Formats: sequence, C-alpha cells, structure tokens
Amino acid sequence: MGDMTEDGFGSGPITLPSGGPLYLQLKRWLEDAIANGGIKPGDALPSERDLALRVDVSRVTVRKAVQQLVQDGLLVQRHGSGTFVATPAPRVEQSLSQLTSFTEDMARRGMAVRSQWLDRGVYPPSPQETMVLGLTAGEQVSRIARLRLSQETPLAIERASLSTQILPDPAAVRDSLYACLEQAGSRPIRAIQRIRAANLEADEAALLGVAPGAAGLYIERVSYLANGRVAELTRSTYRGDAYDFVAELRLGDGRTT
Amino acid sequence: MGDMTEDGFGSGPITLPSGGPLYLQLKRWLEDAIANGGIKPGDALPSERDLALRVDVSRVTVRKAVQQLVQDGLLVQRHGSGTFVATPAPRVEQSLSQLTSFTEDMARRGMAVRSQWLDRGVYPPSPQETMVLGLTAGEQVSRIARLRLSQETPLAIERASLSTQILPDPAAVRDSLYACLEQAGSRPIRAIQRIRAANLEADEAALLGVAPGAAGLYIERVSYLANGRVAELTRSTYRGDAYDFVAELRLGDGRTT
DNA sequence: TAGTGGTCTAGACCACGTG
DNA sequence: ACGTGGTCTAGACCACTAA
Repeated sequence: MGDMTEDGFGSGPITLPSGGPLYLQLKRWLEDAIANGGIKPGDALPSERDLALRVDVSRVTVRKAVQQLVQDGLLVQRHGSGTFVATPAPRVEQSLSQLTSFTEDMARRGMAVRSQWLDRGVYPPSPQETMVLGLTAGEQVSRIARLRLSQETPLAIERASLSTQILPDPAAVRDSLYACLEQAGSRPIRAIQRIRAANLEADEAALLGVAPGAAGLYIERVSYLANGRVAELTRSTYRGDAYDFVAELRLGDGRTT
Repeated sequence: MGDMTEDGFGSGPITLPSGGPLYLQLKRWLEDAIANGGIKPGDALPSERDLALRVDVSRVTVRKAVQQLVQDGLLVQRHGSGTFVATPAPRVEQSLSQLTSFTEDMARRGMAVRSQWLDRGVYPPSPQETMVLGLTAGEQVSRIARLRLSQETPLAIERASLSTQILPDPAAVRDSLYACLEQAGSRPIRAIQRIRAANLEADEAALLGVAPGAAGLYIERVSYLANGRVAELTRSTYRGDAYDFVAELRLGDGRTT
C-alpha cells in the first residue's frame, strides 16, 4: 500500500489463476478486481495493448474479455480516450399496478428529471396506431418521443401516440403528458402494459448510453379513458440496469381488485 | 424454383450493398435474408469459412457478424455441426396482477409443460433467505429449483425457498408447488414481484438454450399467506424472447398522499 | 502528435459432432 | 476422417480524443 502510483493493477505482469479459455480467465480476473474494489468506478483500465502485454495474450483476446464486460455494463469504452469502470446507474423503482406519470412519479421522490425531445408532431398513422387507437380513415396521429433522464443519466425512451382528437397539438405538451391530458379532461384511468426483455439495438443503446446488446425492457402500454376509449399507445424502451418494476399479485380467479 | 440445391445463398460470391464496417454490412445482409424468408428457420448457413470466401472478408469478420445475430436470437450455433436460423420460441403471456401457478396456468391453456429438477433439498439458509422468510436462528430452509419447459423448449429457471415449517419436505412437491401448499392449507394469496432485465450469464443461458448475453428477465417474488406471514421467496430467470408479462394499471393516485 | 479504441486480415490449432 | 464452430496470434491501418 505504500505505492502512490498504484492503480489496482500494479505495473508488472499479471498472472491469471484459473483454467479454461484465456479471455474467460481475464474476464473473471477483471470482474474480481472490480468486485473487490481493486478498481473503482470511474477508474481507467490499462490500455488494451498494455493489458495484452502484461497478461501475455494477444490484443484480440483482451478485447473479447473487455467486450463482454462492457456489454454486461461493468465497463465503459470511450473511443480515443480509454476504458473505464462503469459508475452503476441508480436503480429506479416503478410500480406495475398504479398508473402514474413519469414526471409526477419522479417529482414525488424528489429526483431531478429532464426530458429531451426526440420527436413531436402530427403524422399519418401506422397500421398499428390506426388499429389500437381506433382511428377513422384519414385521421392523423399525434406523436411525442422523448428521452427520459434522471441526474443526467438516460433512463428510457418513450414514444407515445395519441389521436389528434385527444391531443390536437403535441407541441402543447411541456413536461408531463398526463398533466396536459388532465387539463383537457382526458386523463387515462386504466392501462394495459406488455413487458418483455430484449437486447438493445445500436441506435437505442446509443441514446441510453449503454453498449449495443445490453439488456433492455420493451414496454407497450395502451391506456384508457373513463369512457372506455383508448387514450394513448406508448412504446418505451428502458435500460435494464436502471429499472426495477414492482408488481403486486393477488390470488385471482375473479378479476380485478 | 427449378434448382433443388438452392439454399437461399446460391453458390456464387455475395456482394454487400451498404457502407460502414464490413461486419455490420454482413449482419444486415443476413438479417434481411432471414426477414425476407430467403433463409428459413431451421436452415443451415454456409460454414463460416464458406461465407468468408464468398463475401470476401476474413473469417473473424464473419464471426463478428454471426455472433451478434446469435446473441439477438436470430441464429443458433452448434459446435461441430453448423450455424442455423433459429426457430422463434412461441411467446407465452403471464399476468402480473393475478397470482397463478406456472403449472396450473399452462394447463389452463392446454400447453404441454414439463419441469426438470435442478435441486430439491433442505439447506442452511442464506442471509437473504433468513431475512426475507423471517427464519429464526438454526432454522433450515427448503429449496426447490427447476427448469420449466413447454413443448420441450426451456422457458425459465425457478428457484424457490421456503421455511421448513411451511414446506417440511421439498421432495413432496410433484408438479405444482402451489398445489402442494394448498393441500397443507398454506397457499399464498398475495405476492410482491420485482422485475428487471439483464444479460444472461453463461450457465443460465446454457440451461435456457440461448446465447450467453441474451436478454433475460430476473424476477424476485415474495409471497404471503392469509395470516400475513411470508410463504415463499422465489428468484426466477426467464427467457426474454419467450415471455410477455402483462400488467393492468389503475389510476392509483398516491399523488397528494 | 501521441495514444486510445475500432476494424480487419491470414493463418493456426483445438474440441466437437457426424458419417 | 472430415468438417464444423471455438480460441488465439501478430500485425496492420483507421478514427477519435486529448495535450
């Protein structure tokens, strides 16, 4: 411990203890170093070329180990800059039984929230939108798409579609869509959500600041007004490492409540 | 249709249209070929060495493209045998508001279900088990772990832990844990589930028959008896490509609360 | 300009499955 | 025995970032 230049790696050669493929040995070694606090979040790893020399493997093998840890979210690579231990995203909990607004929900927890508009406008509807929203021929659809951030950390991509009868002017939405709908007296009171996990595509991964192939949650939500009409179709992509969804189940043969 | 040897690839060289990195061009080319039905589920791809020759790239580049498609679940590789277009797993829907038993739930849909025991026994509890199940000092815990299959397709890994007071003999569980508990008059009536997405580790991926790194759902469930006592702690891993979870939300306004 | 990650190559050997 | 995917190498060039 007397060495101020210590970075968790020392400077000499690194010896891998275990058996099996080299890239898995190196991967385990790095995982351990991170878990044991030998390398801390934000710390830089030695360059790939350095590691290759010191572990005595080829750079390709180093990349294979690092690549998997990047995908698992333990490391972050920045082109031209270096490889760093990821700062774990704070987990956000969201209820799967109460219909809440992202904005209102986060405000309640006192979390700094920001949205970044990706799209906001009126378009001809897709077949899915026509069907789900129950649009009539020739009717247009209002779309708003935004990136949700908390503490400057991207959390989710939300793409909402509504009939122009319910939301005539998408540009009128400021922070909370639900607050906007409430003003118009058309806040949804019920919704059905469909949730699945999938590996994130490159474009969405980039927006969310994670590696392509990282696990994400795709959620499709259809919400209903008090009169039974469909209010909103929202398709969202959540970072898998940043969200916990919480649901309460009851012994149900009879439905609801 | 006049050529019986046609496999969707022809036999000549393959030219990639688009720009960008070669492995991404090849990946897109393969994705298109699968989407357009040029290659159908179950079909074999040319060997990596063949593809490399015909696309005129190195084998490493072919592997990089194929690897990503394997992780996305579009291709399956079998060591020593070949690379094949994946047969998409049938999606199973599961409710997130009704507390149902996997066995009973699937039976209701008339689906052939099988379980494969991974573990069944009485153990000293982990700290988490002690805390969540409310065990007293020295008390043991019953654990049952199984792989759930439908139509011989692995769907999920379930690891349940219960106090031995509630389930004294884990070996007594045959098909349905809940049916077994009901006989003892201790069927849970309520549960809290916590759901998150994560990339599957190698061991779990192997059990579920998907590629390491594929997206999966981790679900932690704590269920309660009518008297309020904790009945069960279950930690499960679901295939992301085989499950849709469905939840119904209501305007449960904790707003001013 | 120097150093980093990103892409790509040609060739080698091993481990596995099938005929 | 043969062909397949799985691992690994040494070296090259490009693209980006930072000093």
